[in-house]
Amino acid sequence: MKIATWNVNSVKARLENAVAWLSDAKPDVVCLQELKCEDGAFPASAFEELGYTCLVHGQKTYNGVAILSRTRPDDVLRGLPGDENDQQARYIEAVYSHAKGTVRIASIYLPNGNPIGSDKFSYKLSWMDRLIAHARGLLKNEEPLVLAGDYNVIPTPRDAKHPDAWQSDALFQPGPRARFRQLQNLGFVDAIRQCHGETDGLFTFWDYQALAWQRNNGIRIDHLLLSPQAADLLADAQIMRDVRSQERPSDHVPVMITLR
DNA sequence: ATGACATATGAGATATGA
Repeated sequence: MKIATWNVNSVKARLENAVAWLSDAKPDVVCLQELKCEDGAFPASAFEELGYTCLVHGQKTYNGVAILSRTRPDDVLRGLPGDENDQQARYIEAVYSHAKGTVRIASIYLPNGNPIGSDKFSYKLSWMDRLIAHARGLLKNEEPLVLAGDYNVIPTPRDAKHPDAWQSDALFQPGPRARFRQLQNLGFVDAIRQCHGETDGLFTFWDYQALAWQRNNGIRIDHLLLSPQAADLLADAQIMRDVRSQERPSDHVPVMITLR
């Protein structure tokens, strides 16, 4: 079973790219982020023609997450619990069947948090606290669980080409990095590190500006965190770098894992 | 130090992103 996550930076602007990549990579489940459209404007039919069912939690202009799947979702949850006043569409979760049982999968678009010290930064921290609390509850199910998405966190200096350049950025601050560690330390495995060790140069995002892609000036902020029961099934994890060379690409590329 | 690049909205310039 192949499970991918991809921040598409507008699903409508990226529709051709997405159809091309799905036709090539053929994942069973795909978590999308930054749809930048409401549910009614989501281009579901293009994905349905490829055999996918679409689960969408959209929002006008900003945010928006979805899960595309070959099988039907069950036990769907829209929105991250813990704050009924939170209107931002950044979380959707569902259960999917696979060859040897079921797997619960979440598509996550964690707040960016810039600039440091702003309301956006404190929102990022509180959102991460809510994610940790929700994940702690889910782990009690002792089931295969994959928390996949754009975390907007550079976990370690190894996860940036130029870590010094990110010292004053919300993506690399001690607070968000500590919370990302706390989440992992509940018992989650970082799929890319599990399969590739502490290798340098593993990036999932390259800015559109200043020839970042051509210079491989990237960061690793798109992650798949696996519960112990999901980690037991992990066979492979790959960053789909080539997607960054598409015409009119997203600034993020897909990350895809294979579960036995 | 600044802006560079891209997207949405909406019809020019601004907000957001990372």
